[in-house]
Amino acid sequence: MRVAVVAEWGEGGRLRPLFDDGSPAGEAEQVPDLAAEVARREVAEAPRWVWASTAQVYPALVAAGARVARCHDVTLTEALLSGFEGRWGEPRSLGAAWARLRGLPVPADASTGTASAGAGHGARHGATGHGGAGGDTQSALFPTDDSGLPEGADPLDALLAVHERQRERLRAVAADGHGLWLLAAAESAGALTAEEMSHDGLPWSPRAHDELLTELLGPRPPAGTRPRRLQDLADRIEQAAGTPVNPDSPVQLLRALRTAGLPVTSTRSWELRGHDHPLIPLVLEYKELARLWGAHGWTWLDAWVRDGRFRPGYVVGGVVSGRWATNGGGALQIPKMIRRAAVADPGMRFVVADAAQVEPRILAAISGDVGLAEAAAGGDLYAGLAPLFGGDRARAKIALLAAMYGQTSGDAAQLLVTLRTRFPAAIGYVDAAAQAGEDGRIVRSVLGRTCPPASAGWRETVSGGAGGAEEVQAAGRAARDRGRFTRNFVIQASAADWAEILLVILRRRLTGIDGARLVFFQHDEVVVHCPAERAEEVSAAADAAAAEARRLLFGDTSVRFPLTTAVVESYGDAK
DNA sequence: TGACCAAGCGCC
DNA sequence: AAAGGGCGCTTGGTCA
Repeated sequence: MRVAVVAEWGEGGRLRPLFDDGSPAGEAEQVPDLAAEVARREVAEAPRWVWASTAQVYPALVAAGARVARCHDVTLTEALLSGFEGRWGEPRSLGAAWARLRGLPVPADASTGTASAGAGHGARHGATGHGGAGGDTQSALFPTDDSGLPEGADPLDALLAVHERQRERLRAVAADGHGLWLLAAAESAGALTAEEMSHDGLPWSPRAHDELLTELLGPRPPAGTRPRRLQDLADRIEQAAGTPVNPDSPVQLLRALRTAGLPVTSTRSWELRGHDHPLIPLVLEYKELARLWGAHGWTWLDAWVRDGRFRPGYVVGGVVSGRWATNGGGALQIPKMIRRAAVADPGMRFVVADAAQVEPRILAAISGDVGLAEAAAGGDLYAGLAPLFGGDRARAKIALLAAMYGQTSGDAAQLLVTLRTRFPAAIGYVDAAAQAGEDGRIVRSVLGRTCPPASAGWRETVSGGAGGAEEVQAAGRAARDRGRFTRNFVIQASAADWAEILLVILRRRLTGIDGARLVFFQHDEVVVHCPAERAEEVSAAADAAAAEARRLLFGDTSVRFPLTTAVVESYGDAK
């Protein structure tokens, strides 16, 4: 059973029961308190909730204590379907999908909010939309309507029509043997998970964070001045350079380095590391600490941590490969150094489960390469391959990464020859994906997430223009670039399929473990916050979820997807 | 002043 | 240890 929901902000909402195929199973009903009604029906009927957008509807429900197990997110599903059907990037809001059904002019998607608008310093504090205490409760509870529906269109009718059509389209895709229906369900559940994690937050100790910063940078400085340690380094850099220089300015820094006699062409750390000069260690240390201060210093702490929780915003499906993105707080780029500040509550632990070597395992499973699957049946895949490379595990790793990412420089090409003869199916799989990209065709993940098509501009470049030497060169480069992209896409996107399935299965399993909550998800790693005495149970649930995800994606493959699991009091202690 | 770009670096 | 693809975010710097 399904229930379609339209939230009418401040005035409850409207519901209508549906059959699984999307046809109505009862009359529409107006309810004064949407959260209460959702909570009641969730217990009584456990339906799949159908709504325009989880990101729009669910935060207010979660804030009101109404959590649900399953949903059908029309916007996310529309994105998956239109991508699969070769119309990648079409507006995917309910209004857009409805307009296409009706043959009406299709509205552009509403801007995705404050993500880019808030890039500046001052706006940062205002961008903490997710349930933060304080003055923006109003906007959190009553978001602007970005459904894209034209004036006068009935949102519930539109929702029903679009949902029913999406069910048909998913069935048609399934009939062709693709698992997009499963991905749509996982993506929808992923969106539920994302909002719940944003609401619950990652336990974060401002005190531990401050101590860490003070230890590395010196005490918190007055606004507008550098921390002591950083200022000290800046002074020594000027002294060593013999000229005034702001090390925060790549232009000035490059000029100073060259004046000092260093033949560098940029100020990138990896390039600087290749030179020997008294300035180099100072500059490298400055860069590292300046980044820490600028990106994850006290300003970040003030802006993103409230009541002992870091509450980032996640953007489900925000990356073309299906990885999530964030829209504030930089949750997916927390430096390892800073993770020490993520501290579990008293009596609680973090269970940090990290998928080991997912991408080569995905390659083994997706290509059905028997030899590689054998290597991936054990614990350390690269070690299993080492005998092929004179016992050198590191070379085995280089070879495999080169195969998945299209690297051709260095001795990668030579190593690839070995892989190609030994694992023809696996290498053939990624080579075919690369060829498809170079030809301007599309590729898909194991569950059917589809890469963007080649643009008209790309086709023009690749056709070689008038045929001058430079144009021919540009054509080859553009083709190879896209080949590398599609080569990587089939792996990265399939890994994202697997990880999202794992996440939502684990979410379901955790409902049976008292006090356990998902608090963080990062590409191939999940963090659960739970009572210490439940940690073993949670670890087992994560292992079970990984195995179940493998079965759902790859059936009876012999490839294993082991998790490296740590039970810790501080996130920084995991690995 | 705000919008936008580039350089650079954090994560996977 | 790095390479490769994918991102977000910061600062500096330019332009209107």
